[in-house]
Amino acid sequence: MTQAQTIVTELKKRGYRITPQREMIVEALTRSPRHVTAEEIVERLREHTSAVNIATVYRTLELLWQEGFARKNDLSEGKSVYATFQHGPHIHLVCRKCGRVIEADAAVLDALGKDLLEQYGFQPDLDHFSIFGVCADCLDK
Amino acid sequence: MTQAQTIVTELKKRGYRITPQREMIVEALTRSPRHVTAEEIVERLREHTSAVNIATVYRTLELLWQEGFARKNDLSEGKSVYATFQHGPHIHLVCRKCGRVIEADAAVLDALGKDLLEQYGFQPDLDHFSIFGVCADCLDK
DNA sequence: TTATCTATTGCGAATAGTTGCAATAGATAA
DNA sequence: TTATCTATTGCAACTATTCGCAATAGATAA
Ligand SMILES: [Mn+2]
Ligand SMILES: [Mn+2]
Ligand SMILES: [Zn+2]
Ligand SMILES: [Zn+2]
Repeated sequence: MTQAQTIVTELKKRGYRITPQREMIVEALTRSPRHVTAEEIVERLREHTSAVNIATVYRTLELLWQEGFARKNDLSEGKSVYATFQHGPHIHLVCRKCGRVIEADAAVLDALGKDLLEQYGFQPDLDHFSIFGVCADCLDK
Repeated sequence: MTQAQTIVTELKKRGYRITPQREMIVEALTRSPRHVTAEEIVERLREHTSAVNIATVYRTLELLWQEGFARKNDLSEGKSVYATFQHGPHIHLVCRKCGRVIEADAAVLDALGKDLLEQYGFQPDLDHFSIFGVCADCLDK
């Protein structure tokens, strides 16, 4: 069973309806090794199938995010990027001075994840995380 | 010297021009103990002075953020919120299921800050941070 | 003071993302 | 199969945020 099928099956189990639109969006998202924007998903679907409305794409991505099947990240590029689990885990260090994005090991967040769960009962999404700050180059100036 | 004056003076030192708009926006932001949206800043300025264009407010908030004088946060409320240092430090745990926002001690991030600096030379902005995940109540269900 | 240079502003248009609503179509049970 | 219920979709309108550009006005040096 592909990852897309796994997600779709689980969505149905949770009471959501399975529509061709949702199947296509999940398929496009899981197929992508990189982050994609909502607009990129629409473009990819247009290549092979009938178009899906951008509002539906946003709603589906939001659903996948809420249900824990997609990650949503702000990389300071003007639009949000989405990915599933075949991408990562890792974190993105985003420089607020120069915009550079450094990919870092998600292991630096292991202790934090444990602390938040123990102290606040909160289970954070840390396997594809963005942290803003200032990069080494910009610190030198 | 008020916090607003300190920020404005430092901006000038860094080569930025001091305009009445910037002074008013910094003033409004530092006066607010809570987070504010760009729209709220415009409203406050309208009460007492001549209006400042919303685009200028966004540009100034972006500048303050880039220069390290303001924090910008996504609390999943549909718009970004901004604050200066008189607010915090603390972090916000945002539940992606119910939207609840839990305020937590920023000390849980101390080790992370040190790690990122040592391992990547990256200085993260951690004193007013948002982390998405699932809250204790929603985990129970 | 005045002239010069150019960063900043306001405005309107553009882009990103959300929402209300009527039409459509999954899911379920008869 | 068919009928029923209502979740989901497409569309258009709307909100949030960004951007190009011409006009304005800080800063600096004469
Ligand atoms: Mn990534
Ligand atoms: Mn706060
Ligand atoms: Zn940088
Ligand atoms: Zn919750």
